[in-house]
Amino acid sequence: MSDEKSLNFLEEIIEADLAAGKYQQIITRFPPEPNGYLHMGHATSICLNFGLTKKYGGYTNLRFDDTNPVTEDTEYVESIKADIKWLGFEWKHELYASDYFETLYEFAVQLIKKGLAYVDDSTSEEIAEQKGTPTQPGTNSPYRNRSIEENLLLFADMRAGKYKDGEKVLRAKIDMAHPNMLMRDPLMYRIKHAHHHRTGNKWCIYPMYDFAHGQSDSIEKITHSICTLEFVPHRELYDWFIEKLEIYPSHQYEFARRNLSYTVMSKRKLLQLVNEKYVAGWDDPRMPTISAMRRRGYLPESIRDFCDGIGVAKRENLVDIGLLEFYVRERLNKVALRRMVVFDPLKITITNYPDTVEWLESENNPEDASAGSRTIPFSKEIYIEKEDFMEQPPKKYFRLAPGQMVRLKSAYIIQCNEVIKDSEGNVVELKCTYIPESKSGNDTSGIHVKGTLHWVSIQHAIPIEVRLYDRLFNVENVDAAEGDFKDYYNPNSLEVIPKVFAEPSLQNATLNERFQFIRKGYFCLDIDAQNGSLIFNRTVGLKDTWAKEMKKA
RNA sequence: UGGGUUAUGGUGUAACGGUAGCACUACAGAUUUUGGUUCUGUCUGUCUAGGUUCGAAUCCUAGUAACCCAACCA
Repeated sequence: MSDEKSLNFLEEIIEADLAAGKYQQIITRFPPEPNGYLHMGHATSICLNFGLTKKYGGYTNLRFDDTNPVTEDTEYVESIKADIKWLGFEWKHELYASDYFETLYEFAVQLIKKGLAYVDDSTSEEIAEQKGTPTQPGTNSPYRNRSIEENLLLFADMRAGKYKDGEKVLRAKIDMAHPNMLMRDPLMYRIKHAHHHRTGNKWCIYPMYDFAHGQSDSIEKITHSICTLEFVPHRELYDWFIEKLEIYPSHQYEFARRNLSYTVMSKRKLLQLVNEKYVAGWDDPRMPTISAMRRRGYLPESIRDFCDGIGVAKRENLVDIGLLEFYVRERLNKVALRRMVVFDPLKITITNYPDTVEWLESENNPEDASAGSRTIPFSKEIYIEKEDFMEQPPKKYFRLAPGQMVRLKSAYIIQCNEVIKDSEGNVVELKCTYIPESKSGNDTSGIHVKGTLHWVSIQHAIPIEVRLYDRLFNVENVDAAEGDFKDYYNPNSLEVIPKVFAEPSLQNATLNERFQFIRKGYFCLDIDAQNGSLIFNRTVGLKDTWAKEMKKA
């Protein structure tokens, strides 16, 4: 029936273009500005741009939009490249808008010669004044009618460094009464005596976004230049420059950027969280950055699944972060090695078990037989979770209670015979007996129990640290919430448990491995784990229908 | 007192004049040595008002709402 997936609007445009023979191949670009780390919003753009050329044949360039030297840095260039590679994409050419500075300068000279650009001595305040407002037309600059010769001379002087920052700008000569504010004689060049991360001190004038982006697309013969909705008004100017310059006609298409619930996505806000120490850095596992998601243990496949799953459209949206977590679990479930770790220990003594150690076999992943198995030590004294015992259990409680039986995962069925308490009445230990015939794999006891618990042998357990993460903010739509977004920061977004008890095989965990701590969630080693210390991040929890049930009650 | 963009269940996204579908969520059940996974089923939707048509989410008219545009940022 539905063997064909429906197309999104960009795929429809591309298929129509291809069918019309408009292009031999599709060329897109991913154009980050190297002034911050990539986040989930960039990931959707990356998946879109690279995904489209992969599907329809062609290629995608990585082009750094480095036209503002004061905010940009090579540190960001490197992190951006690493993130794209990790996501699983390969760019055809690594390019920089700054590669085109000389060409762009020539383009500007051409426009001056056509009488379509002029040097303006107005201050930024005066220019703002001239702009008018969305509902009122602007007014012409007094410098608007300089001769071509004078403009040529002044522009050359700007380049030669004869003026200070802000003293002069080059503007396009379009229409100060245009209903589109962007068309009211937009700035093309400004003076910045600043060091550029690639061109050094060669230039003191830098092109504005609008005079760099479209022309860069054109130079690279980008067929489909995809950006977000806030650039829709820029398209008219994008086309104007291309038309007047008579260069290759790239076309711009816009889609709605994706917003995620319970987090923020703007670079400005993310930077604030870092600078004001709400998080430990750009790759703090709570951040929505790609580097943070990588550190937290997300698989790149999950992020790609997510981007495909949410699709692409032009309407405003707020995607439930739970959907991202679904894709994270879905992938992890298939590859994570199962391990047993007790977070909040309660001691059990198995009174009828001998003073020996038995090594029991347990599968690494029930979803994947090829993942093999490992052995776990079992002994007379073990830990289980405190929450897995209740003295007065509610209905449908399948765990341990006085007189009740449970299965210890991959081991035996035990029965609780005696509850030992301290002077304050807290349960401190359980005396249990085990059923020798109930051994995992050759159970001849004939006993059926509802509950299975994870456990560790006390004398073999190794201490590890776990870091549990929750949503960064307390409200769904952070951007729409009243007041300062930081007021909604979730102080419980990070919980560190310095010492929990793990089965010994975790001693050899490596950074590339993914684990499921049975009944606890998905975990991976954190990069902070060094010289023997074991620190694990909880990537995402497991679905917990029992906890939900208890919450309802 | 301008211009632009958008409106489909709780969320995201399809349906291109012909049965409003898919995924997540929620709920109910089956299976389960993870209250995980898997499987089955159920609930909830076309911004409003008119019109055209045998038939409208889709076409027309008029409204309404949300978002974007007045950085020498991108």
